[in-house]
Amino acid sequence: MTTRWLTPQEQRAWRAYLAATHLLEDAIDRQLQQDAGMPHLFYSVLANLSDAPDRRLRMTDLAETLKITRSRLTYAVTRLERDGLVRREDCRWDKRSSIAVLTDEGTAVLERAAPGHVETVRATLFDRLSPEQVGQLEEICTGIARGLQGGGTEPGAEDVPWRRRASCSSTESSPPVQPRRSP
Amino acid sequence: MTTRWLTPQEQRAWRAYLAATHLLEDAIDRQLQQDAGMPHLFYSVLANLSDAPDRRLRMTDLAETLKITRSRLTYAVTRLERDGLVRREDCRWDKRSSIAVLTDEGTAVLERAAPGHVETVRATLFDRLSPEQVGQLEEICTGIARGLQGGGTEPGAEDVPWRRRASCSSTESSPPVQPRRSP
DNA sequence: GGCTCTTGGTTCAAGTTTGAAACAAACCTA
DNA sequence: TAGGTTTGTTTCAAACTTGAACCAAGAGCC
Repeated sequence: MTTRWLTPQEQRAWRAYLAATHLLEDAIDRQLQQDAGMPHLFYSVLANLSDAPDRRLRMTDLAETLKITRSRLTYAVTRLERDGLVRREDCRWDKRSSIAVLTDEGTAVLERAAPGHVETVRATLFDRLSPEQVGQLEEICTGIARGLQGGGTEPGAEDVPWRRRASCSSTESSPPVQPRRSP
Repeated sequence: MTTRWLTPQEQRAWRAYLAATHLLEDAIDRQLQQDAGMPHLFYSVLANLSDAPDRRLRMTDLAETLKITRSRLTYAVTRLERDGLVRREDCRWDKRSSIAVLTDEGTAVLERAAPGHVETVRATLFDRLSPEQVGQLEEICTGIARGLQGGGTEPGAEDVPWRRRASCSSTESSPPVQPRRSP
């Protein structure tokens, strides 16, 4: 079957997408690194925990909502634990699982870092989008994510290399960006 | 000044954005790694070179269009050079510069990898977007990128941590995704 | 020419990510 | 309930990224 190459407009969109995501990711990482001494992913770990009931989450669930590999999360949590921002606890029901818990210090650090982070997200992204564009972005991204989620519904796509073979947890959760109920 | 927190809709959009970009990047990296034995960035280096006049580009210019640091590019080109896909040449006019040149083997590898890559980009992104959404995506991303480009035009933003202090080359170029004139 | 500043590129160490094991606990199922 | 599979997590080495430091060459100035 002959390749369906990208149309000129698709190419433009794709290039713009690559540039924008690169720049945005860089900007956010840089800001957080400077102001909070941690990369974006680590901040996201804290933020997600802060939003979870009782500030605790099973490692796998956390990895799932963050869309990262378990191994990557292990690394992040290990580092955050060393810094005292997160603590690991054993799960009572399932002895295989371990639970990451946000410590008080972690909460404090998060709340100190959140304003700068949110400000950056605003300045780099939302301040440049019209309200309609925010809606468009949400819809576009939701669609993409749904397509790449474990449980794709389209026919005949069992083992293509771009689909994660990880288990798909059916429960949808909502990762936060800012601390739960900031003061 | 009190923080302007994200509105519920902005939060939804931001979460969707993070999920989508993570999943998409993962999917593309995985496909390219499996089928071409290289991460996305390396492929992009080849693709950009293939589209440049005479298949050669100054390191700095390449880094600029790819939106990556010079050091990161150095690493990538070193690896690609070891594999024989790219060659370095000295610049005749400016003895500081070095030029990355796509070799014949590099061209061959790129042309072999391109169909699968484009197919993945289609399957994961464009097949899920309506024509209007492609336009919207382009516009949104172009805006974001423009804002983060070195030469921002807004007032009073000289040294915020999220702005790159790298020099901004004024000449705009257009990075390709697929090889120049694929066979 | 000599000085200083900027630009182009690499190097290096420390940090992060990847993917393939390894392990242990839970879950079948015959 | 023994054996086999699945699930939750970590470990490890290799690959990649980051940012600061370095070096060399161009540019501007006296």
